Amino acid sequence: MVTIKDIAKVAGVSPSTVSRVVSNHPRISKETSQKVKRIMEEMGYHPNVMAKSLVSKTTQTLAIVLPRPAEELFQDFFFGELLRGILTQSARAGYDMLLTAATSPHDESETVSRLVFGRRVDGIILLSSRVNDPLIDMLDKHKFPTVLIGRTDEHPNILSVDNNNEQAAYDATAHLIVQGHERIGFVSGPPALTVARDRMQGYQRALREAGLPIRSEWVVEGEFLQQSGYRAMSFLMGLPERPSGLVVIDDVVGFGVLRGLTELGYKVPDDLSLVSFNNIALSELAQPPISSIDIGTYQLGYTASQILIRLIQEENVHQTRMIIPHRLIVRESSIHTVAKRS
Amino acid sequence: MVTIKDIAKVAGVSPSTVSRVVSNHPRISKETSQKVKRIMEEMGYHPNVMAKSLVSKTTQTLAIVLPRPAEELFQDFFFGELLRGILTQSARAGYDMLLTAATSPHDESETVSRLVFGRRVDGIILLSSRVNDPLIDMLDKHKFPTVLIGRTDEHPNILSVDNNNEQAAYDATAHLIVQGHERIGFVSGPPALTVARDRMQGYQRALREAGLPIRSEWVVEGEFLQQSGYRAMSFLMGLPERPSGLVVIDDVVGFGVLRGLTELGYKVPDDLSLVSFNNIALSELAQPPISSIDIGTYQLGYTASQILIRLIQEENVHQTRMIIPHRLIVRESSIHTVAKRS
DNA sequence: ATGAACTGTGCAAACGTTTTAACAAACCCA
DNA sequence: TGGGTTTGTTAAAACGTTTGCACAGTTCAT
Repeated sequence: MVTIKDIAKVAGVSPSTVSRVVSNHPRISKETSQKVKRIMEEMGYHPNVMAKSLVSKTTQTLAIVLPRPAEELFQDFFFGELLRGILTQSARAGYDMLLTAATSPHDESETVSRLVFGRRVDGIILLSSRVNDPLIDMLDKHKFPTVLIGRTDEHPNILSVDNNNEQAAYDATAHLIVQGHERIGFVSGPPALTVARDRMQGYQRALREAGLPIRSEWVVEGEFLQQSGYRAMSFLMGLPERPSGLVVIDDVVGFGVLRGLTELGYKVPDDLSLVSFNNIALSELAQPPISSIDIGTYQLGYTASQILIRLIQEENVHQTRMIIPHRLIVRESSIHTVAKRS
Repeated sequence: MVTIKDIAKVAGVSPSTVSRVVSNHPRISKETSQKVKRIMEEMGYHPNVMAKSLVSKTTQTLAIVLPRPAEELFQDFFFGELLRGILTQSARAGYDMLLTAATSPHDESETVSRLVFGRRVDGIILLSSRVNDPLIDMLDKHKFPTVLIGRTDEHPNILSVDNNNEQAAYDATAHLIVQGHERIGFVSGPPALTVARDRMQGYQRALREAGLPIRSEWVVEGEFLQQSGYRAMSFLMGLPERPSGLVVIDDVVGFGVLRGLTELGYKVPDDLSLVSFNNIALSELAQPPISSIDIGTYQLGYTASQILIRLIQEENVHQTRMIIPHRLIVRESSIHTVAKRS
């Protein structure tokens, strides 16, 4: 490996000069700079990242901490898009991305400690947003640059990027109400996740404002899994009084719902109208296409990376909570009026 | 930050002794070791990763290099599962994972050079497997620990993990043949990708061995996008003589195919039977569920990470090509006989 | 009893950078 | 002409580890 010293020797200058050439120091003469650059090119010099990090105390690296296995599938679909947003922005800003998936809670804090205190990364993007997360506690206490994709009430100083999930769920529900539905159910996710709580609130507010009944048997809590949607259907459709419209916490769950309904012999949207969340690419291709709240997944990731880097580079970042706008994409699963070809 | 010297001072030993305690050097006495460990615990010592890497010349980090944007969506679905396999194994082996997505070809070689020559990572997992890839050339020439998920003929020394895609396509096609189909088409991907070539070969071999016609108008090349499947249908179903069975290169494309057929008023599998590849979670939930070749996505990732780490740690690794078994998952899209509830 | 082998520890060099302080040379303004 | 400023460069310390070598003390076989 060719080092800064090798270059210096060949160029007949000191190592410090070479270092300054690399970092475009203003007080280097044109000639020296050109000569050194030429020699670096010729000899194929690449700075040793570790040595640089050691002295500069910055690694130009961020870490993404994935949620624990319980929420595993949750990732699988809109996760790719989120990642793409994060990677695009961080690459643009010259940061590398470290990806860590902890298997156990103990493991998780162990891993993050290693990254944080071992000075391996400059900042952390958290994807999990459980209520009362000890990991967030830890990062907050040490004032380590952190951004949360999601929401936390307990830590006002932690930067976060989120949707207005309450409003999004309100909008989804209101859309069904406008379509004439009066009996509207909700297939939710794990109540420990803030996103599930927020959406539940919005769902209830929409019903309340419209003067419609809030019936607890029409609310089913599950996971971010297809099976949850599938199972919810055998329950909901077995009720003496059934909902005619359904808000579903996630597109993948929506697919399960669709499958369940089909097997039970019901038609969407005729027997039950459907709106779900996240707008993954495949919702458009469901049979029928599923109406979904687009949460700006790519932008969520892009923005998270952006404000994290800003937090690292500038001292004072004032805005701590960023809201990415959502929008409802209406498809056949929630409108009766579309002519169906078949 | 508390360093090894701080610990040494408090424990009344030399820094070297502390270092040896950390690395469990055999010639450290029980008492010293225990005392030092206790103090480390108390003072919250975490080794500085950069300093360690600098002297040990190993970073305990691997990089995943994602394919360029053209293949972007290709990732999105089975990518999550692949990633999970890689992350699980590398975490288990004590390696961190760096994720990089290059935007341009120039960018790509630039980024990888930086990682490789800057000694930032110990090994690289390549996800793209284009024919004649300059990146693979470069890594091969420098003998940098690399494993390719996919296949390359030009570089016999590069480790690779792959499916037997030729056989998989053969199996998919043979399955349709067994179902009685004699006119079988193939919706393929970009011909620059080895995976598309391999599957094409297998498809053709199956037809040849069964004495069935290979008709070039029944083969459509596209991308790994839903739209490709959708478009392929308007073409194929507009032919004077149409296929009655179809092999599709990817589940997502299969979703597009399904959508296209539905819009055109055809029924699956009655009018056209379908088998595709990758077996993403949602293929089970398509309407009808799509028969798919499970390529062992998780294991593909897990194995890639495993042999890369072996290559890094041991000098001589003999086996250079690893084949992950596939299996056909038969669902309704390819069998007439299932009673349909509706 | 004596040298050999082993055990436990410390010193100091090394890894490849960045950066502070110092300094010589050139330039500028009166 | 001389002091001050600017420009271009360097020497050397520092970042936090690891590790080869040295060495003192202990154990062991003869």
